Amino acid sequence: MSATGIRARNRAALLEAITETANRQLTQVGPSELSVRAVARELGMASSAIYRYVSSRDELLTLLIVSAYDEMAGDVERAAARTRDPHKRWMAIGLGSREWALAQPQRFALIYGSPVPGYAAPQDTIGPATRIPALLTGILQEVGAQPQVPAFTSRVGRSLQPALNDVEQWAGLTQTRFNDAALALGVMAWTHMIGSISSELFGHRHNVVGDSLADRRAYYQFELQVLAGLLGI
Amino acid sequence: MSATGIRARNRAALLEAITETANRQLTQVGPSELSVRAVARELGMASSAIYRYVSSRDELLTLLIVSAYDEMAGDVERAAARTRDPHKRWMAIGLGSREWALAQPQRFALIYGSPVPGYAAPQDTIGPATRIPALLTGILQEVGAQPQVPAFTSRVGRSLQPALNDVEQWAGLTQTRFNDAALALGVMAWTHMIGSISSELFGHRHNVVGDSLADRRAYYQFELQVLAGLLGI
DNA sequence: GTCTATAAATCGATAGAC
DNA sequence: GTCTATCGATTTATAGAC
Repeated sequence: MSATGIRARNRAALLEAITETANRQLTQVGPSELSVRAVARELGMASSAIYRYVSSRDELLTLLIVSAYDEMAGDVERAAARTRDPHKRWMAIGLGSREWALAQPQRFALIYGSPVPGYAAPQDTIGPATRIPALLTGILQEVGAQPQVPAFTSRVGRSLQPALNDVEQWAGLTQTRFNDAALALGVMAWTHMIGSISSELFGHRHNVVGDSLADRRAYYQFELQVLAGLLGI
Repeated sequence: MSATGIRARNRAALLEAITETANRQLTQVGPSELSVRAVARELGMASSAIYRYVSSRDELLTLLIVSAYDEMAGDVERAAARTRDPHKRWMAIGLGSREWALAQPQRFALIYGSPVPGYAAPQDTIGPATRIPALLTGILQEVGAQPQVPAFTSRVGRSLQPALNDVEQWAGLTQTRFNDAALALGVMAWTHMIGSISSELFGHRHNVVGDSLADRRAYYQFELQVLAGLLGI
């Protein structure tokens, strides 16, 4: 193994230690107070040394964001892969997403919570961000979803079609094709999934749904069933 | 008017100036970097003087949170009051909530975004926070909502009932009464409303639904219609 | 590639004069 | 009730020795 190979391995190991430490600190301070210096301090490095690995606070954030998207998507993909039945896959994606979020609340908040002020996401984040939605798209395609939604035949439904151009474009890229109702409801289901997890995680549901873990899970599962009904899955 | 009266008026005026300035700064820095000193600086006060009005950073945050809940609820209540038709009231609540959020994104993020690390909400915030949900409860009661949801007859639906104890308790407090399905779907509709607004506002829907204001509004309106259908409104 | 030292700021909160 | 002054801490980022 060449010297550069060894260096590269050390470098990769240290980069991983940095993201681990940064993620640990995120449990205590929130993304916008994340400090490059504090990470270095905890690792026993000089504050200046860490800049050889991460050139700025924003780059550190990007690292954390990409790793969060990727690890969450990995977990969810594995959960979904355990069955081929479309309805069970849908439930596995929903429940798997929530489980990851409950286990890593600060990382979930990093990618789905309020934007970090002053931080502009680079292109690197959009690929990892679309992995879970792509799973949903796959299910819709598989079942050839043709949901019957009354709202779609109304004036509102017709005025909606131009709004879905982007979804159709994306569907084209991923070699899938559905009717507009399936597209719109798919986005709605995804929106609800993330919104409901956020609501539970961020404490907007205290005094509303029972606080026990079992109650909260039962309620979320109910929501997933309702959405499945809407999608005709 | 007594001296204390004059003082009280000055005090109230300055308190309002403080919240205004703090809200303005929130458009640039995010809740967790909000600085008491920076507010004082912008107002031309000494940093120590402001502590006569706001005893800590957390108290300033509470002030902002309560005012955000109250102003949003005020706007939405006024919008809802323009009609008595339940369906139109529902749409007015949904569209009014989104409009306020688009006009005041940082204040929406303050109350519905990721929690501010280290900040614990005092009791003062729960009253203002329930005003909009109370509007929804009112509509459900008015129409005597009896939605038929397949998921409710399933095993999941039955296991859900204990989770709704808190909602029923709250419904009791507000002199309302519904069946469990209406309660569960009401929470779901509220969850979706906030989640969808967050998704649009926080940029999680770029490259998905058309980026123009008209497209985004049309899509949101479609979602509201679907939810109305679920609720039987 | 890690270190010390440093620049130029920021912050929350308090003490005490007026 | 507003001011100055201060404490004790933080931060991003760079310069330059080794």
